[in-house]
Amino acid sequence: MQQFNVLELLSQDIKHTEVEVKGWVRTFRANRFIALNDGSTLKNIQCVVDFESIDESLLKRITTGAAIHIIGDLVESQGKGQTVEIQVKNLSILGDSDPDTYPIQPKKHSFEFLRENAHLRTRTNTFSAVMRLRSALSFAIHKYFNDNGFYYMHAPIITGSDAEGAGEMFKVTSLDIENLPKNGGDKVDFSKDFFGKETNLTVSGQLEAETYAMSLGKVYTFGPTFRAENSNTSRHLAEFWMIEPEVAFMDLTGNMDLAEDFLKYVLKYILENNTEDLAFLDKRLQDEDKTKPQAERNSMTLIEKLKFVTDNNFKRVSYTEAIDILRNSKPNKKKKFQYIIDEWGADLQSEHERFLVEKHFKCPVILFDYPANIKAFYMRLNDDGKTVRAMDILFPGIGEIVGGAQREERLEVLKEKMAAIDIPEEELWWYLDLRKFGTAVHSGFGLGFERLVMFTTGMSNIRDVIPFPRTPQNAEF
RNA sequence: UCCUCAGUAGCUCAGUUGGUUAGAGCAUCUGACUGUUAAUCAGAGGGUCGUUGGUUCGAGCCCAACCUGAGGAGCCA
Repeated sequence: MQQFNVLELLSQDIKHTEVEVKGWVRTFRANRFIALNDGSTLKNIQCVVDFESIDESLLKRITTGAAIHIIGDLVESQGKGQTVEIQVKNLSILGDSDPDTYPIQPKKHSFEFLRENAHLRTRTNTFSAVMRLRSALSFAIHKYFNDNGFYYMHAPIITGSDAEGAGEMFKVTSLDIENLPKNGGDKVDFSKDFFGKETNLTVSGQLEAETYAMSLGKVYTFGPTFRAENSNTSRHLAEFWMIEPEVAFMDLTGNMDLAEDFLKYVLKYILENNTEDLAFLDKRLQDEDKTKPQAERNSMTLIEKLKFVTDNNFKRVSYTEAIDILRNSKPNKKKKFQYIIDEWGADLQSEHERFLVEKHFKCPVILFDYPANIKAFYMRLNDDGKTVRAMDILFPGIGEIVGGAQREERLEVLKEKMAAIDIPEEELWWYLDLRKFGTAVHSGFGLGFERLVMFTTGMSNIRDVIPFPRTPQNAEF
């Protein structure tokens, strides 16, 4: 007798043999049919018990959520819903689940409710499918970079610089916050702190990744990042995972090529390798669509949307061209936009990105060559002196999924830009060293992993694609 | 942080212009049935209507503040 997981039981030709399986009860129907799931696949295996020969007290313990151990014969099913099933010969309860208090019922729950039960929500079809896809996406990302000669670099989580310029940071300290050492006046004396200086959780591994690109050539980071912004939206988290490739001797065009090739690869990987979970989420989304008014429904199914990205070239448009398109657009002329575009230099709002992606081009869009003053200090200044070699990739439904740039490799220009926004050179001495010793054109981008998971799974709230979401006022679990 | 909407049974929701004892489905429990597919049938239990205060003869419903959640905006990935 051999122990199998559900995936193996359903996919291998092992009929008429005695098998052993362990899992959790999803439903128990008619005192006879157990739908057993062990997470190996979306599907359940049906286990048929002969209730007349089983002790009634044991039968009562077969409840939704209970962990059980089954020994029986794998046979062809007499019913219609499945091809094989297990005729149970021996059943034991490994862990009871009190039906009175177990929150997950065999019915539709709201995502809000399941979020409050995040430790149990992966026992539902939707969340198990989402999290298996998240795992597969993560693997595909490593595979892509590995296959293409990139080295995986672990950027530090605790950072000593507060000049990464990507938003509010979480402070890291081992000081007694009830009794902070003071530096003469009211200022905290961080020289007494663990690191002897002020430290924070990283908001980006990019600057560190650049140092590795300038020695190992092609590198990427894939790790957690932290932003203490008080953002309350369905697209932001305080703790999220970011992928940041950084490549020496690559310009902005190469950067766009890389990002596009990369995105197409990982989506293709999921389309080819995760058909079952994807088909389930596709159907879930279609069912949800049916409950919505016609105007709010998706024009494409989830799978169609993914294929559309893998099969079409992203539209590449300069910021200047985009402004022209927006200025002459209907919603701009009819003053339907909340923010009217009238001159070059304006920052694009969500509504403008949405218009370009969803209405005008109807495909993923790469915007590049942004005005220097609305982008970060480290981006390569163009010869026109007013734009930088930055690029954002915009996806339908979720907006900005990638933000990247060719980095400013000229020491003097970089120093000037840092001075202009009051970043002291001492703060980033090591970053400036890269420009002193063997500087070269290099580029990279950042991709929010959860936004990619959202796009791939069709989930509309970012809190539902990460195991335990951290958002303002919420760090349960 | 700002704007909008919501909070009624374990879950998902209904609750009329303010009116007497707040309902349904699912879940749970009891019983029946037994090749079911979120099984079916009969019955039962289950509520401080988010919190506090106010208006009123009377508030689930009206008003105020606060709490929580969602959607949108800003910030961004």
